[in-house]
Amino acid sequence: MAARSPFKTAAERTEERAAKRMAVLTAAVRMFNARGYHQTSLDDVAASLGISKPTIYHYLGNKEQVLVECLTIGMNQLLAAADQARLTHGLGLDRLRAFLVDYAEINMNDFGRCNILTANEALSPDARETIRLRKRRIDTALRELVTEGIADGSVAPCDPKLAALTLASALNGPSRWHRPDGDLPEREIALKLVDLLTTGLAPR
Amino acid sequence: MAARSPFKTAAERTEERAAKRMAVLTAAVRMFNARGYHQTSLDDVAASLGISKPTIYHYLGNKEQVLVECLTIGMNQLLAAADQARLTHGLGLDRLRAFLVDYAEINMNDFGRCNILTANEALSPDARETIRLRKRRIDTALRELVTEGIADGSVAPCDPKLAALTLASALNGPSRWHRPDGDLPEREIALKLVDLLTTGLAPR
DNA sequence: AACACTATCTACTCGTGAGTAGGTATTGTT
DNA sequence: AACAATACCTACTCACGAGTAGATAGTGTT
Repeated sequence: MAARSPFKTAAERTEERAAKRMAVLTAAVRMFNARGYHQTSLDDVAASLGISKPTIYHYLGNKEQVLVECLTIGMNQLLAAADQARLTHGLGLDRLRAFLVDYAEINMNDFGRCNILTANEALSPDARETIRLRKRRIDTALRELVTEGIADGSVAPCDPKLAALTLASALNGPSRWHRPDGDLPEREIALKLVDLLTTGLAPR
Repeated sequence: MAARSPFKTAAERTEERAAKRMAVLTAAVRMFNARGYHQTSLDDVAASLGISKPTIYHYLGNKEQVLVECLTIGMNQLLAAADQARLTHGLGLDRLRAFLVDYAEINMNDFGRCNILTANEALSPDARETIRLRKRRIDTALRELVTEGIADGSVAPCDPKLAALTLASALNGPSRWHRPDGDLPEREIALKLVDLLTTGLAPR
């Protein structure tokens, strides 16, 4: 391989900056998930990266912004999954299931988990509202998928609001109990969960 | 009515003490649920009762103990519900459903909600372990009910562990979104939820 | 060579809130 | 009357952690 020059172009430098910022977010979200937002000081996060706290402030405004960024990354993944599900061909139930499986899977990754594990009381009213709006978009997408499924008869008639809330809650579970070193891959767990919710407890 | 003597018997005094202690717990759990454990100072709790912080320390050892007591009250309600469900006559599915409905309903009251809303990272390792053990007892009871249902054919064959976790997660949802002033009574919500989980999304 | 900008540090400030010391008033006990 | 216990207070201490001031070293720019 060619020896890399130590002199970076402007593009490389902004890219490197973005990478460092992202490294801070990743380190932070892992600690938030493992120990809780309030139990994690930015000194802790900095130490885990071998840097000092002010360096974090060089990349991110304050502790809350660190959290908000993490939450946003996770929510954007969910939003993208919803968009993709909408494009899926098939019956309403198929599209709904496609979204649910992705939803469960995302909730097992670092940024997805953070959205489940961190209660929004941790946030300032301002940030809380921003997050709330984005969560609402996800909920709306889910409700629409349920409604469409009912419309084409592939989903049993039910209250879409209650169904969406219940499905979401059920799929949030793994964020709490799943350990990534487990035997079953995330996607398998997600599929099993969605199967259970689709067919229900009673035998058919 | 007879004029009450201001002089209390020993029994009355210990009873009154217990009532005051309970009042502290109730005030605390409401604030914990509304604003989060870490966002609630014992000064706040004391102020809401018109007393001072040291008075709380007169009834309870420290802030963590306040929380642990609240959590325990909620978990004991769940344990009692499990015991009652076991005594119910009928098929496994009926007993399971009886428990699930109670479970959902308890999770909508103050002490039940606290168990869902307060992550256990807030606790010291010691307290965490105590709580964990009790939670495990609840989970075990739930799994057993599922297993019994599968055994008598009233519940579709599935992994009892995954099913128990998923059911619990789904029924934890209302702790987050239910507002007590809503139109639907708690029991109705609980029943609808359990119906949805019993029959599943797909039409029958 | 002079200047500016970026990345990083050490060493602070300062608010908050848990928990305590030590007091007072009231009631019960000997 | 003297003592003890209970319930409650005001006024602290003290640790922790978010956020900042200000220095330094390197790198790029004119």
